[in-house]
Formats: sequence, C-alpha cells, structure tokens
Amino acid sequence: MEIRRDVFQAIADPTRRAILGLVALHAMTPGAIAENFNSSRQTISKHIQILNECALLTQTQSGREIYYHFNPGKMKEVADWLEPYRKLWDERLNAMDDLLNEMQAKTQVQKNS
Amino acid sequence: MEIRRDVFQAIADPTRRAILGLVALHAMTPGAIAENFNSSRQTISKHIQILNECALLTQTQSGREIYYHFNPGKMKEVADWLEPYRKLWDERLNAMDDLLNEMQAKTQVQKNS
DNA sequence: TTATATTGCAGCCATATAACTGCACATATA
DNA sequence: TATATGTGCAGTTATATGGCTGCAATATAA
Repeated sequence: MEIRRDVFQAIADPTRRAILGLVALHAMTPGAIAENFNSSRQTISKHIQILNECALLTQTQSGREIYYHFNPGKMKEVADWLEPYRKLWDERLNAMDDLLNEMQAKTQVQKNS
Repeated sequence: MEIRRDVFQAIADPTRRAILGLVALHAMTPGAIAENFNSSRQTISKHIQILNECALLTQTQSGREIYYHFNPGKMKEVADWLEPYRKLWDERLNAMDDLLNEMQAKTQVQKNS
C-alpha cells in the first residue's frame, strides 16, 4: 500500500461525499460544516483537509474564519473517467446500437439470400 | 470505521479501476485478468471478488473457468451521484447561467433607473 | 488413474484509515 | 488586557486494506 490522495480515494468516504454536497451549495467554514454531522469537529476538519489536498475544495480566509469552496473542475475528473463507460448503460445509445445491429442483420440476410 | 462494500469504495483502488477497464471490453477469466498486472494472481482475485460483491462484475461459469462480466448498471450509480454537480462545470450550462444573470442584471438596471 | 490447470479461501503482515482527545495559535469580543 | 471563538495539528487507538503464501477443490488433459 502507498499513500494515495486522489479524487477517487477522496469520494470513497460517505462523510466526505456529504461534505461535498453541502459545500457545493455555498462556501462554508469548518465549524458550520461540522454542525451537520455527529462526528467531532476535528474529525470533520480532517475530512475537509483530505478534500482540500486533492483539490476538490479550495479555501479563502476571512479573519479567523476559513471558507471552503467546492471545485467543480476536479470533480469533472471523475466524470471524464466515467465517460467511456456511459455508452454501456445509456438507453438512448443502446437503442442506437440495436438499430445498427438490426441494419447489419438485414444486410447479412441479403448477403445470405 | 465499518465495513463498506459500495461502488465508491470499489473504484477507489487504481488496480480495480484497471480491472474494470479490461473487463468492460470483454468478459475475462481471473487468470487472464491477472496476467495484466504485476501482483499475484490471488491478490488480483481478491480485487475481482470485491468488484463482484458490489455487483460491478457478474460471473458465468464454463467448466472450471469463470468469466467475469462488466455490469454497466452499477457503474451508472456513480454517474447518477455525479449528475447534480455536472452543471457546476459544464461550460454550455455555465454559458446559459451567464446569459440568465445578464438578463437579470439588465432588469435590475431598469428597476434602478 | 495420474498429473496439470483454474480458481477460491484462509491466514499472515505492514500500513492506511477514521475516529477520538488534548493542545497551540490566531483573531474577535468584553 | 483578559476571555471567548475558530481553526489546525499532534498523538493515540481500533479496524480496514492490500499485499503475500499455502492449500484445498474441481475440471481438464495425459
């Protein structure tokens, strides 16, 4: 094993996914984020740090408060990885495949006749 | 911590993502899959088991060989989770947002004048 | 039958993970 | 100035993870 701090590792944890869901609505401070969970503030802070390290979050300081912002561009990396698989479940594309197969089958029949 | 065996956990590991990439092309046996990696066959087998447990893979037996198939429907769960975030990075949708904001700004000016 | 191949399972080990607590530091506020 | 608040960091602990090896079970081949 080695230390991995990538997007896939980050979103593997359900608490971190929930944090992303919150921060995506509007930037929040660690304290405000932690109020939404049963875990201790420090525990949530650690999750935020992990999300921050892999650039899913960015931060802006305002006095002693730190606002964490959602970074959509990083999330897109997951979507990009997922994209090639999309055609395998997309019904619209499957319907098009079916159509193409049907046309090809018809051609086969013509060839065989 | 508790045992989690969900799709997000499964795709967190780079080896497992690579396995998915292979099997998505065509169903494969554990032995054939393992040939593509430096890890031991048993280690790869364990990864396959994890992917199988969370239904990212399905299996069909043929004599003593077991073919593992990619299950796109399960992968779609990730895409569905990702979907609400899409508008945050999609340029086309951002352009539409900009247009709407512009129209609203124009209305503001009219109100203020 | 005997040997070989394919696979899964059990057990071990080092390290990563996710939770906790305590504390230090900087910034507001009384 | 003294106190309260917001935050991060260090250290501890229990458990999960990912790698390995050895072995058993089944199916094919010689």
